[in-house]
Amino acid sequence: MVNKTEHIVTRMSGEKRRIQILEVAIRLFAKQGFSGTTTKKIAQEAGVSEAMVFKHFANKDKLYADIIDYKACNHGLEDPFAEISEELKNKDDFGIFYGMALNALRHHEEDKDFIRLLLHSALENHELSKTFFDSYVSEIYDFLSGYINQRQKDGVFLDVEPKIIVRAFVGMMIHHSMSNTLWDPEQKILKVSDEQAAREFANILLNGIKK
Amino acid sequence: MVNKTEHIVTRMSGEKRRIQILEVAIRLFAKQGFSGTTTKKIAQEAGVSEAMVFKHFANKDKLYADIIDYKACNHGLEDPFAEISEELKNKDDFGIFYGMALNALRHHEEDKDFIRLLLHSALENHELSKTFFDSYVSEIYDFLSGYINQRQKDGVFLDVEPKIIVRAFVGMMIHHSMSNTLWDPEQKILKVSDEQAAREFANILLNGIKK
DNA sequence: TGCAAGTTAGTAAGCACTTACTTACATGGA
DNA sequence: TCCATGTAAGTAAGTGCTTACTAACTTGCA
Repeated sequence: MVNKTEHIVTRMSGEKRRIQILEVAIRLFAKQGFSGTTTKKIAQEAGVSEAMVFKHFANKDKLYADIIDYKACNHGLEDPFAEISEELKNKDDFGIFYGMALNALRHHEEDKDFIRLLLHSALENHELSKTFFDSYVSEIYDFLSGYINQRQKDGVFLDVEPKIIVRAFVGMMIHHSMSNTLWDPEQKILKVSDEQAAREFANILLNGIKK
Repeated sequence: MVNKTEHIVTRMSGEKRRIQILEVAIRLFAKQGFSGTTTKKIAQEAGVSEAMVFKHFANKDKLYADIIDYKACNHGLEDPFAEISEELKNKDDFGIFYGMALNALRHHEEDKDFIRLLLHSALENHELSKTFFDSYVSEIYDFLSGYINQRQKDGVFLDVEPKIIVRAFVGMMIHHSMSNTLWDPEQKILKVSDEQAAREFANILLNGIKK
């Protein structure tokens, strides 16, 4: 007979197990997409039987929906402007754009899974990307284009459609993060610190639109 | 009995059918990814039995590989600098950047499937994205950063790492195309012509880096 | 009439999901 | 301190359906 102490039985509380399965699923969905990930594989990686997955989540779609909630709580709803409130008061243009860029790049680097999940979601027409887009991306667009518009009235920025400027700026950051996550993770083409990237992107943009 | 003339039998030549199946597969892979697309569905949409798919392509992976070849021939290997040779000779900075941007945006718009296919491929770690990246993207990086480097020596551009500048510029275009393809196909946030987008992107970048 | 285009009717393996069962453990009364 | 017991964590072994893929056959056309 096998001594019980040899075989470590890890029996978790329901809530803990739920979150563990959720996080395994996030990792796998990020890596292989929704339809590329089987519930069996999720169970295996979580170290439980497949039935446990369905005890915690009614079905695979519900598991996906719960991931959205989980991620939205942990990431989407942080205020992206909280850290640049001082710069905003002072109309410190570089501080604002640098701060936003650095913040975004750091977040993306910390949570590459989230980027992949978002992309999978967008490609598969799931809800996550729509939710994220409506509640987060468009907020950034509104805020930044509002600020740019104000600075145009101040006579500091050139009169270019503000949303085009935002698109250019967001594009620099997103594409940089995506390059580092998807196409060139070893950064063979370009290897720079987040600080330098943020600084140069902010400089290029602000030089590009200042009068 | 059904009159045969009523029922149009479309019996294609082998090569025609092959390409038809291939193009259906491209559309479906682009829409739903590799593992999200069944061979049955491909056959249905092509209007043949599933067995026909396997008569033309040894297996699903081979079908995917052949799509890569097909797409690489049709798209990847076009010379992206052919259309701006005149501007290059004259060192017409705006002409060059505007031309490249407009060319890219137009291509992306024409072939949204290709963007989606590339993204799916990158997310699923298939070969297409690596091939495309190595043979096409890095060529653009080399070329553009070479040109920027030259203009820096001419004393016209600021001394910023050229590849960061390229990343910023490519980011504007890719992100704009991706926004219009993935997140905001109805262009609620921003609706501009390719010409205007290309013009503003080129302006922002060139203002941003000129001395 | 030969041969390529096309189909029908499979196969085994894999899929999401379920049922019916077992095991670990906190709790409270003796 | 002990041990009975209810409950929640956990499993084995399926279900019916779908998947990629095949073999053996039929049909239309040069």
